[in-house]
Amino acid sequence: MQEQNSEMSKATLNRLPSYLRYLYQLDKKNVPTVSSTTIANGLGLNPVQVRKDIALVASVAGKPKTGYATKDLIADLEGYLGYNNTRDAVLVGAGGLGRAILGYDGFRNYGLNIVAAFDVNEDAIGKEVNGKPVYHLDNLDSVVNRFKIQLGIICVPSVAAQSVADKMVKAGIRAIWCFAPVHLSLPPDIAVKGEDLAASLALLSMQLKTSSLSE
Amino acid sequence: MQEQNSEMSKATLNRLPSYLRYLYQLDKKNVPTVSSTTIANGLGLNPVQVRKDIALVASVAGKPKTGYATKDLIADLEGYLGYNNTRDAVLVGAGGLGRAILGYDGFRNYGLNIVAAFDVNEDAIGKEVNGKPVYHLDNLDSVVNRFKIQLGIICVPSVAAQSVADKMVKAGIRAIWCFAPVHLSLPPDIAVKGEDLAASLALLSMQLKTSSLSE
DNA sequence: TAGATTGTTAATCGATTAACAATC
DNA sequence: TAGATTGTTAATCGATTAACAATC
Repeated sequence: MQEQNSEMSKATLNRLPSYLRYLYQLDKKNVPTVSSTTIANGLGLNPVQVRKDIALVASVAGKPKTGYATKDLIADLEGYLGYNNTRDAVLVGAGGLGRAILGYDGFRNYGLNIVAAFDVNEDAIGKEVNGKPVYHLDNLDSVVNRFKIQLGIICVPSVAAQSVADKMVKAGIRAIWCFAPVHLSLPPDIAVKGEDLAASLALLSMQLKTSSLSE
Repeated sequence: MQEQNSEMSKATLNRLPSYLRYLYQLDKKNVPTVSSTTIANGLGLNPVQVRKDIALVASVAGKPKTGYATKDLIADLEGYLGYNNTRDAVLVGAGGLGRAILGYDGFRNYGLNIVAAFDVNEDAIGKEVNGKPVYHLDNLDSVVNRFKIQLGIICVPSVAAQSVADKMVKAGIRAIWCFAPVHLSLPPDIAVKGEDLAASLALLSMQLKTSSLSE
């Protein structure tokens, strides 16, 4: 469907979801069109940057004097970000955070579907969380293979994360989202996104000390 | 304690926690010294970049031929990132994700302490989660004031997020960590970090399609 | 000593912003 | 029409990488 052409930088890609969030709010208020300046002001960005980013994903050009059609822009962003076609994922670690993620139904809006969870804790195995079955970790390989799943989510304690990641890769997982605050050593062709929530909060907390920071 | 001088870019700041995670693992294996090349290879970065980043936070220079003392570097990074002095926070929204965050004891290692949670659901109010009390949202102002809390965490549904953020700001909160996937409109002097987990996963998922992406 | 590694200056690269013609 | 806004080229800015002398 959408193409990631050479013009799409990681910086731009990271801004696209924020545009979408902003546009959803405008659309809810039935604002039919929006200018790059409005978006830029709302998000604290430069209007030219917003226009350039939009130009990379919009299927229809903006109109001088009026701007962009809100709904069109939403549709283009959703399409580009892949929110329209579903991708399956598995989750390992049905503890507090794992269960919270399993319980969040909003992933569906982003084209994401967690089909099953895995754990080694007998208390969790065999039960369901939000309608999703929890299997023993030993079954990871067969489920991933059967459903050709490429996306894995790691919510296990830090000590177990590398071992779970290795199992995922061996099973055929190609991209890993890891909430354990550890560095994973994996083959270079596996995409890894570490989500060190505590470290993120600590960085935010640092901003309290010295309020301005060179972007 | 540590200073954020003008040389510290946001890009560098975001890399520091990953250095620390990597160093923890070396230290656990009792590796006494580490070179910038080793770190760079481990994390997929450029060695010069690592050296420059380290130069901004290290209190002691690296030694040619041997590199940096692992423990010294860990101490400097922890100090710079503020992991040594505790900062209090409050959390609003004791649902699935909120409870998971309340239940995570690792925040302590990052100098973060969630002192209380707030909700409007009578079933949650008056109980404790991981030893932390859950109060009615109406008490937010008094608790934040009494303990001079500057850091707030939002784990409520999207529709309630803006209203909770406004309440936080009115109470005196200066930095907000928001897990609801919405754009918050707040005064410019309030630091806001949105954590749109589903969007993050969707971005990772996109990488499955076209494996290489200009960094 | 020789060689690995640091710290730093200079060069490159990429992303952001400014300037401006086109146009609705 | 006049003016707001787009899309794009050129300029600026900042971050990354290369080059290299210093040194343990």
